[in-house]
Amino acid sequence: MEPTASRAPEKFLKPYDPKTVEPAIYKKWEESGYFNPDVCIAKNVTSPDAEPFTIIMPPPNANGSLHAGHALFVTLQDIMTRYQRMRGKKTLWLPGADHAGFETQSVYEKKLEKEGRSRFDMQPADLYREIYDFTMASKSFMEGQLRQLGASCDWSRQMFTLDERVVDVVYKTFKKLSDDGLLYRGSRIINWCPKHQTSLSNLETNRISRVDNFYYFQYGPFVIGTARPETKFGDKYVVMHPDDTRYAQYTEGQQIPLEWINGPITATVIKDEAIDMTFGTGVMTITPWHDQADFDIAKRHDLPFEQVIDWRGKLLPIASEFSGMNIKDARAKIVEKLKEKGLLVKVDEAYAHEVPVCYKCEREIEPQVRPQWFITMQPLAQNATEAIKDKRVNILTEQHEKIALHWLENIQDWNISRQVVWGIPIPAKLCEACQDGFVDIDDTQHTCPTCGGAVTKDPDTFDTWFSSGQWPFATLGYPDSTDFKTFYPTTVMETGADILFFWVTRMLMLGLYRTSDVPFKYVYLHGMVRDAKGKKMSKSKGNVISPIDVSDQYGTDALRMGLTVGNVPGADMNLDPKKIEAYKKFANKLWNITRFILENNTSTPDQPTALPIPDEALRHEFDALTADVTREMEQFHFYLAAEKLYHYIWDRFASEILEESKLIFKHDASTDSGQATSERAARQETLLYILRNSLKLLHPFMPFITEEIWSSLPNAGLLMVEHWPA
RNA sequence: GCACCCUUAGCUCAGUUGGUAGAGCAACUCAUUUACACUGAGAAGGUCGCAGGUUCGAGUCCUGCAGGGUGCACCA
Repeated sequence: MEPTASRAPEKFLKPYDPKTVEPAIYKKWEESGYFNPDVCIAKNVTSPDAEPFTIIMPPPNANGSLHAGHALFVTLQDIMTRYQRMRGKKTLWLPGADHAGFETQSVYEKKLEKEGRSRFDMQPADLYREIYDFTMASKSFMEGQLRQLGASCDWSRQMFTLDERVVDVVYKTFKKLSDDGLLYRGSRIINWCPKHQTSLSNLETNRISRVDNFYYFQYGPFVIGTARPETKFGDKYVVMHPDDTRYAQYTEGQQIPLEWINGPITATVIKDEAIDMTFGTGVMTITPWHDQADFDIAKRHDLPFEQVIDWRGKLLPIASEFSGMNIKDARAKIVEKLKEKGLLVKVDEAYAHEVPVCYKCEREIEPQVRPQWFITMQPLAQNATEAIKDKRVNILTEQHEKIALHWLENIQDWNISRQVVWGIPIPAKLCEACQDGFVDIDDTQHTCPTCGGAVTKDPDTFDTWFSSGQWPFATLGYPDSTDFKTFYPTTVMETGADILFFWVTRMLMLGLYRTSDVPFKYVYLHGMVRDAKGKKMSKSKGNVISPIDVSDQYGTDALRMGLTVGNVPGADMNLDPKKIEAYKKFANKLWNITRFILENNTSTPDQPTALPIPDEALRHEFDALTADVTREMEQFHFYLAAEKLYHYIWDRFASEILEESKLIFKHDASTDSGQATSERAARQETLLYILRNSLKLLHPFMPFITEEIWSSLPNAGLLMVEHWPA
């Protein structure tokens, strides 16, 4: 027997090359059908009465390519899916794609801008068609990228947020909310983006700090302060705190004639406790159409409303000579006029405050009053709060549980209508005479039930999160399908901590509302993927790391390990290409471990009587590792499980056990004693035992190389459906 | 203003219910036809933000403070 005679396949003589291996492996998996739990049952891989394990994939926005955050969720969810499948659970990972309403329309509008076009010059139907084609192309492109990242999701069950099944569920939820008195159409202050020409939810606005002028004007006997003189044309009510002794002489309802921007007016005194006596002069005039606080005061005192600024951010005829001017240009001119009239008292030039901006274009939000659909959230939020407190839903990161509860306790009504074409149309009719609307999901009502007048179809679409919020039960075919009965409530919701409010809490609320059950039992939130130095990735900074490029360069397995090890749930992580490179080396290490073991696997066909003596100590040590790794997996500590495997395989298995084994294999067969031969055979068995089981434990993390090595060992079948060592 | 998180080796971060601090990367010194240079060996590096408290014992629990970050909501 020649100890150096290689029994390792030719491929092991070269370094591991992920680029040629990975696509072929994915094809094998996909063709096997094992991503589908029904196939696993049919092929006897999973028992028909096995416990289900379900993850609904957060559907990526079908408007671009995958970013590092996508790679992270694919990695984490695929780790769980592959682990549970190997544990014998009836495992479903349901993929999807999101039309992502306003998000996608914004992306497309930018594209139009580059081409010198504008959506406002287009027929809505044409715009819809173009965005539809764009989205479908992006969608299929992204599906290819998800495959490259190794996602073992069941493509046969893939859903799109505009699929009929989803829209049907969304419409019924809308109807039910209406029937239950939780939906109303209200004229309230909304966040209006003058660029995008749509309302936005509070979550879709950001605040930026700014320093502006703060003006003090003489308003009859009062001095009022404002940062927005351009809104002041229609102000006829002057408000102060009822307890403010400085203004005790003025009484509620008192009429005061005074000179204002465009001539004499009569102001009315209002007393309201919302006034902060310490701010400015303690007196303000109100502009109910363009300010939430003013709106609330006006509602309390039943005061009239008047629009001053139009939907494009230009002044209306109420501004007389300033009419038609952009508010930004008008401000200085208005101040100038007030100054000429001797009404400007002083200017504070260092007024630091925060202004709300559109989270997409950063343009200043113009509060406007516009009739919109709102959901009364308190009752829904209360049920969600109880589910969290009762641990029917386990938010695995304690800090996010606190944040979620805090948000739910302070919830505000949700504006779910958007003035964008790209979305699910709101199934409602509007009556011009009544200035109201009503729900009509079957499109059967053609006159107003209140006044009998003519009605038109509501031109608005739903906030994309209203439909996304119903994703877990809508995708599973609520209420009657077998899938819904089998896989709902889902097991884990794994998604980004940044969409805790946008999505997770809303899924919880709407899931409880529609199905009377939680949509998921565990919530695993990951943080943001930052660059190597911890900076947020952005195109303008040029520090964006494309997971697809990283996968091309180092292999998907290395990328996945780099995204897993050291990534604590809920915390942001830094993605350093050097770290990925380290795991590429690890993949090669594993490759060479295999080569060594196969080269020395010349196990004694000429001595059939020599029984292998298992190396009990090594096996026990490995079994202890298995138990440890399994425990970490059960606790969602993937970062520890992966790290422990890495260290065992490199520092213990390769550096010590394999090195020590060289002494055993060195014996020349011609002079071997029987004992040496059986010792060698025993060691060979042990090494194979450790290798095979290491591959199993490592498979969820590094699925490609483990499957590839597995195929070179004397095994039948695919590693992805082997049983997890227990 | 309300809430949440963080502060541990040069850098990035782990550290499960309290039991005398760990990893990766970087840097340093060696080794060189080895399963693998996508390698190996070795050494170095920390009063765990500060101050109290609980405890036989605190990186870990409690209180306060300082610094950094995040979210939410107002401000005429």
